[in-house]
Amino acid sequence: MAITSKKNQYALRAIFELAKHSGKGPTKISEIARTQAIPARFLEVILGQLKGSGLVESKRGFYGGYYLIRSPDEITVGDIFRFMESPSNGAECLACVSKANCPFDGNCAFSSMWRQVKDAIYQIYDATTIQDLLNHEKQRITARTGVQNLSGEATRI
Amino acid sequence: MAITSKKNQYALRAIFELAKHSGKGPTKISEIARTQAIPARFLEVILGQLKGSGLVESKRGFYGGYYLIRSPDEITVGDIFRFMESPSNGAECLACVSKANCPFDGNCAFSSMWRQVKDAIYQIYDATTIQDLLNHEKQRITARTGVQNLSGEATRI
DNA sequence: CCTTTCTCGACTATTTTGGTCGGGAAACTT
DNA sequence: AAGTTTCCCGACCAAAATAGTCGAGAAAGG
Repeated sequence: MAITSKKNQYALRAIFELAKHSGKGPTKISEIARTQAIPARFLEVILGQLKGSGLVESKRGFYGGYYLIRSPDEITVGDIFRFMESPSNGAECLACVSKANCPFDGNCAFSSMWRQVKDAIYQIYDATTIQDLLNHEKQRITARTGVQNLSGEATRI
Repeated sequence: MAITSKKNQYALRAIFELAKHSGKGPTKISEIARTQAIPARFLEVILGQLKGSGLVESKRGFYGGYYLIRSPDEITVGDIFRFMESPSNGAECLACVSKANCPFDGNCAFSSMWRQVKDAIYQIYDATTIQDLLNHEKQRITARTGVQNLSGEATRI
């Protein structure tokens, strides 16, 4: 029903937030939780898991927190979601893509369609880097400024 | 996590089964349940709902059952899933596609990606007719026959 | 009127999701 | 060394969604 779970979205937003601070030292769970509107205690769990992905690392103590170990343009949304949905972390996707989930051993009239769908989804995820998302954010803000001008506010040159 | 729910898959398979018998009068729930490996009592519920979609109709009594009211090449997978996921039947899809599900009012760095994904999925669903699936089934059987030949069985000419 | 099949609403069970909690362990400060 | 501050870990819990069941009734036809 849902494109993805809240947990996956939290994972993505957390990494997105880390990317904003990329190269500036660790970011605390509490800060990520605040700016991305994620329950802090739950985020702990998620980031803990994400350490297994090789995308993030952490440090304890006063100046501790989480940080990325690749640059934002070398991390794709697909990297994140593939890890979050890997068999060790959760169940394989439903539908006859895999033999196990098909009453006809994955050899049914629908399996080709399910595969197409899964491929189409991951084609987008794999083509979207965290840097792309940062750029979207930037554009979004610029666009909003433009709108505000039209609505009558003056801009200092 | 899952591409779609079991219920949606059951709905699709049920209509697929009806399509096989298209034009040959009604098919009983019990038969669909058997050939498509769906719990009969649950299928009752699903087909009951599907009547609201304008795709199927039913008849009671000994010669009763369900039947399609459009031809299989005029029904797409999209028609079925869009109906099954319509607000009256279930919740709107998660992720920032709609304002309601986004902590930042649908105006976030991710919304564009979520929309792309949703569109990509439905592009496939809408392009796949039930007739297409019937054709896949046919090809699948032919292919299997071919394989059986290769494995040593003789074919009568 | 008898059988068969759909019909309807309520009801239940199971799984997944979305979280919480308490206490411990590293890191840095003073 | 003591004290903060942060991550770390495993268990635990609650709510929602999903998957499925049940009993009684109502049309259709023989």
